[in-house]
Amino acid sequence: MDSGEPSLYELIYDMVCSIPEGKVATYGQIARLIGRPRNARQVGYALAALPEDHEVPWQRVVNIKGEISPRKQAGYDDYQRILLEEEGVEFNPAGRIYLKQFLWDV
DNA sequence: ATGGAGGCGCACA
DNA sequence: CTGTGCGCCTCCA
Repeated sequence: MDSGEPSLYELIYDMVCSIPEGKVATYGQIARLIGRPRNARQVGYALAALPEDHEVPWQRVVNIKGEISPRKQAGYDDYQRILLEEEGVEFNPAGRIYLKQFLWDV
């Protein structure tokens, strides 16, 4: 416990892993849940730094508008959408999720 | 220790 | 609803 403080990344990864299937969460929400409401940016940064062997459902993390953040690596953004659809998350014709219905209710 | 950068959020118009 | 500008904070070199 006090022998070592887990970095925000550790908290973020752990929190994202807690997102139930078929639900999505926003960066700000994750940041708030870990006690850092001002660190929404770090959440995105942490996900961007995710290793290849991660077990974090980063695909369930979207911005406050319910849209998938445009990543530098084209193709993954589309992959993210597919994963969510596989879980039962529905998308709007504009490519946005119905947060009101699929937002992780904590 | 300092500087730069980042998959954001919010207020305004 | 959308776009723009600014700020919060941490991490890496």
